[in-house]
Amino acid sequence: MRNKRPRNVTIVDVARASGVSYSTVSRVLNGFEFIKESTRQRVLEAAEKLGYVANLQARSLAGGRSQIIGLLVPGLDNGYIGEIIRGVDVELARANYDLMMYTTHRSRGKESIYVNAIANGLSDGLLLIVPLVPAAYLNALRQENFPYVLIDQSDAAKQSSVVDTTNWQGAYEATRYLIELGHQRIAFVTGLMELSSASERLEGYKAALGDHNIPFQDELIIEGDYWQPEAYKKTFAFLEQYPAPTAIFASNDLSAFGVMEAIRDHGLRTPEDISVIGFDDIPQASIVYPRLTTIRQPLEQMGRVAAKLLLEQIENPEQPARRITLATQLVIRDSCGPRQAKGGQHRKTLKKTGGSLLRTFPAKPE
Amino acid sequence: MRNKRPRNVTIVDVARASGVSYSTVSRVLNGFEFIKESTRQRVLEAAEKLGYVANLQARSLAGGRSQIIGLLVPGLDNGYIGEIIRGVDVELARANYDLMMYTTHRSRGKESIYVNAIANGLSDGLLLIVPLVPAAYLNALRQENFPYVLIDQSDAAKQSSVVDTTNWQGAYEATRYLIELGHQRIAFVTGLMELSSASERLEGYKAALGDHNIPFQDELIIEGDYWQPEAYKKTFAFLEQYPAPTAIFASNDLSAFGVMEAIRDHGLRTPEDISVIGFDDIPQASIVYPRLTTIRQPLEQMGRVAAKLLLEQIENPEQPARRITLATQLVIRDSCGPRQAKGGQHRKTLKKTGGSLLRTFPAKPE
DNA sequence: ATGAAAGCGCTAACAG
DNA sequence: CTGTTAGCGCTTTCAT
Repeated sequence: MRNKRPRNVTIVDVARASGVSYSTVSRVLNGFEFIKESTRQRVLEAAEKLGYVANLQARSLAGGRSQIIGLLVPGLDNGYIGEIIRGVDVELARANYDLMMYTTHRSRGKESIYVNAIANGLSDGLLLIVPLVPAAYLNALRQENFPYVLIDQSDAAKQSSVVDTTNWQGAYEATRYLIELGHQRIAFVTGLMELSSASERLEGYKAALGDHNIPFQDELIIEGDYWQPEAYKKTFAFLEQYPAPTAIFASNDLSAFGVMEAIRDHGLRTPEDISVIGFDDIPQASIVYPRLTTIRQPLEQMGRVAAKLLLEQIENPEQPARRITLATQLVIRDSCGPRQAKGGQHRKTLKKTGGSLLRTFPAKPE
Repeated sequence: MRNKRPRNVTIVDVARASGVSYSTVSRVLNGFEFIKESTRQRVLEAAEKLGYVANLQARSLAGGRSQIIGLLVPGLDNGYIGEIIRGVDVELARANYDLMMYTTHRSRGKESIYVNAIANGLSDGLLLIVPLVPAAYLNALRQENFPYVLIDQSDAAKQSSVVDTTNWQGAYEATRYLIELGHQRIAFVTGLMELSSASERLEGYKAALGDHNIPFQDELIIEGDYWQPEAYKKTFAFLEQYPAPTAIFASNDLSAFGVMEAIRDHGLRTPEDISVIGFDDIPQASIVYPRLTTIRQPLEQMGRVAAKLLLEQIENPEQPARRITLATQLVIRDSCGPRQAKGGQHRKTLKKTGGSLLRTFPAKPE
């Protein structure tokens, strides 16, 4: 077996080298209070000299912490998760935690999930990014009182710690922005409607229309799934069938790309003929041409906040579930223009981090 | 401590339930040969009924496998790593391995790396994606005879298993493609020159020029680092200073985006004024406008192959290091045109998976 | 074919 | 303050 590799230096070696019992070493290493300063020094030195590294498995087996956080993600292929993970990573690194990644699309069934995470007890806590069917295992997690945080997806039972963003308000703002540019016929590409973010965004869109006395039209709702190909297909079909809208609000940036593609393939231009606005502000949003005007979610920050929240929860298991909602903001780039634009006169790109309009808007009704 | 959570069902419970000793259970669970079929069944049933799940830490502590692969990545923010990881993930899932991710940019020093991975013995093997300074720890890994595979970065000592692509040939092909379109003055944006891929691509470019009797000009070499901002900055400066080339070959797609941006900000057009070709074919390449013509690296496949290779190595530690080089291919989209194009008449987009030209080219000199 | 027993490296009472 | 002693759950000899 692989264990035949040269024996690593253990707590026992350190104990021997520093002339104390190995439980003392353990105490020192764990920052126990009542240790004579001199022994502490001796132990620390020995550990350093021997190049001692804790064996996490043993530690965790023995009831300590594994210093590992499990991260459940659907996949890495949407430019969105990646940003969140960056934030998670930053915060975890700071607290000296490592990351165990579980991708969901491979799931051998709902069990596998909490089984992996809890049953084998490897991780001290779990971060769930956009879980599709959390209900299946949330109960299990809660029963075990296992620390976890949901990112960008709310728990119907409202009993989980959640980090999300102002989806409703963001969508409201996006829609209002388009309206203020003079648009009236504004199509809306939905996200995957099973996700809470998708319905919240749809509601925000509807609310903004309503507040500006624009009747909601069902025909203007294009059913997407948060992925580019679907948005492309559906939008293309839409443009064949109905008179073109002057603006399209896509529920996320990926969909917005699909929309722009469909517009282009229809011989139309963005933003001259049809304005397009997205949601998320993934890195690609400022790469595409024209640069995408969108509602920014502070992805990296979401990751950081979620990680911090989880760490707190691990530290203090009694702490009640919290929900932290971060603000979105409108980032104006080049993909939207006034309704009757004669071309080319759309707004100037704003600096990535600066280009936000912060305005008031009605509170989301509960 | 968190250990106070309800005791999980262990091998002992299963033993009790099936009326055998727990070492027998262990044997059954590990697919040991000499077990009476009837007991095997009994054990399996009991395990199933009780919902037994192996505790990986204990198993691994006791000398077994942890079923965890460590993945060392620089970060997730380039659209490139993500694709590779997808491939890794697929293969690992198949073999029932989990993924432990270490991001390098946070590195607390070179030690931390192999320390994390080996010293604490959590993982059964290590996948290193584009490590920047592998020399620092490769020795340690080799000495421990610890299974690892390098992805997209070669080992100067040539003693590691590595999975990479035909960088030289890819660059050669890209350059030749531009030459065949009539370009003569072709600028080249380098990658981060510490990486083997970067120098291989530069060499490929030079070779193609040479073979077509185009003198190599130092002034046409723009020093990049594989990142968009740098490419933008340097290209912009280049365009200020020198007469514009008719084509630019960027060492990776991200840089190509920067190049296109610089071209645009100079009031020029791609591909009408300047053709641009990239390398990698990251997902964004087909999203940008104009769609980027590029050399595709089979990223996902690289991940899969690397994972498989690693698994083999874990299975059979004696197996010598192998190097697997996957083929790149030219993917023609819209960012390149003939030299004197009068605009608009660039080539048609090819389907993503179909648009490749497979042609012969001289073998890379050793 | 299967049981008994010795750890793997560490934490956490329990005694001094 | 520090040493002693149980385990944590599992793999692996060594017997039988």
